[in-house]
Amino acid sequence: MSGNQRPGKRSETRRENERLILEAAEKVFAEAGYGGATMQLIADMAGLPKANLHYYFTTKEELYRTVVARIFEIWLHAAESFDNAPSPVEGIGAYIDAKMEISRRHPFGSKVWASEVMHGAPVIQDYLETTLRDWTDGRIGAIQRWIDAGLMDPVDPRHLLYMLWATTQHYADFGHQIETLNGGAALNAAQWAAATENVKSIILRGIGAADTRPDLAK
Amino acid sequence: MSGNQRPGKRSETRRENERLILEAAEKVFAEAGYGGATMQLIADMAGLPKANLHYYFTTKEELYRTVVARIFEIWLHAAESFDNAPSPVEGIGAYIDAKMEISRRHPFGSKVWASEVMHGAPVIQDYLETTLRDWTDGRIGAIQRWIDAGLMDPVDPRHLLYMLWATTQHYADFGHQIETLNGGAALNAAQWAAATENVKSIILRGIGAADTRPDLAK
DNA sequence: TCGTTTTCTGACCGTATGGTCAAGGTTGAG
DNA sequence: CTCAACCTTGACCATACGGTCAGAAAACGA
Repeated sequence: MSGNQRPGKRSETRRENERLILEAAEKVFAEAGYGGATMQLIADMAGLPKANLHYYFTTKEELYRTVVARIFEIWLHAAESFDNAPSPVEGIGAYIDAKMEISRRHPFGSKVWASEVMHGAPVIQDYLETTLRDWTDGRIGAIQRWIDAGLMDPVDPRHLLYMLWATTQHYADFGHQIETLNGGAALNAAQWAAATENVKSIILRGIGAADTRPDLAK
Repeated sequence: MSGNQRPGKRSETRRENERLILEAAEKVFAEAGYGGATMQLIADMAGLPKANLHYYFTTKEELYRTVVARIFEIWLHAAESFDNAPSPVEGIGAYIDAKMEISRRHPFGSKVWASEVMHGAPVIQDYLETTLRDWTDGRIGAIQRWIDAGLMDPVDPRHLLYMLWATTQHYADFGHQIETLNGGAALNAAQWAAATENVKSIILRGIGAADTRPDLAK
């Protein structure tokens, strides 16, 4: 893991600085929006001079595009949970688990994505029309096959997907509201688990894929 | 309804201009975010000179606060659907209907609200901590009573509320994404009805409040 | 008609922002 | 050691933004 073929300080520095900048940028874009974010704010949060940001990312828009692209990668990766699942309980259940985990661990990224879409997707419109549409069509096919096999009720697969996105991403995008209603404290591990179970339970039962009634184990 | 005590051109003009400005502001704030919105943009969209905006609303922030407050009013009004319902099917069903209708008719307002919350609710934090918290606690009590009466499964009322908000508001906040996946066209009346029925069907069945399986009537 | 209040608006101002640049520092291969 | 490639950064610039203001215009009550 160490020693041989040492990374070289050059590329090492570059990697590290890009990481610092992207991390800071994700947070600032999420909290202030694209228009409200300033390069100075991102620079301060990254602990670098503003001019240094422009060395690694020529323009604010390029930095933003990079941030959004990274999020989309994580998104797509989680989608794999859906594949090769024999039944909706496993496939959709795993997908909900994965997306809730993302909402918990990448709340800033989720907000940046939401903001981007809400503002008409000026930067990622092509992603929506190609990658996302293809992915969606594929999953719709999978769900339809489950329906045809009698493994779940005949719901509209497309709207089911929207519901999965909405319910899971809500915990990131509206995290502040949830936190406020939780007495000002962020959800703890147990509360996250309860939220996940709740989403899974209601949706899986709602589509007729699970007969288990929620038990009262608290 | 007409004639007597005529409005007077003064106050009439004021009302009309405030309406124009607030309408334009809601749209611009929704599409560009608070930071990305400019008074000039709002002025152009309202068809008024920029200086005129500052005559009716002293600062950008005051204009923004007014926009957000109006949205919150609509929100609370819809909440009345919840009250005086004898069962979850009627109460929650009506609430979903009302919130879907709001998503359809006030997509900009919904986006402004989402944006505001995502950015940490700098302007409406007090609303969250007072009005919204009280309202939420009240509804949680109502749901708990339904559970105790055996009218639905023992799900966590709080997370059920989050799910209702998430699923319904998703159709406004992520409307652009949905539109793109719909082949670039906005949902038509039938599609909105289908979406609403889908949300109601899955959630009501998911909480054990309805036994009706979705029929195949298309 | 006159005087007062309200509405309108072009021109203007200070500031903050995204972006540039030139000069200097650091690294590492030959 | 040398030199080229890479990295760092304070100072600077043009622009765009929120907000101001003085004075014109319109709307009223008497």
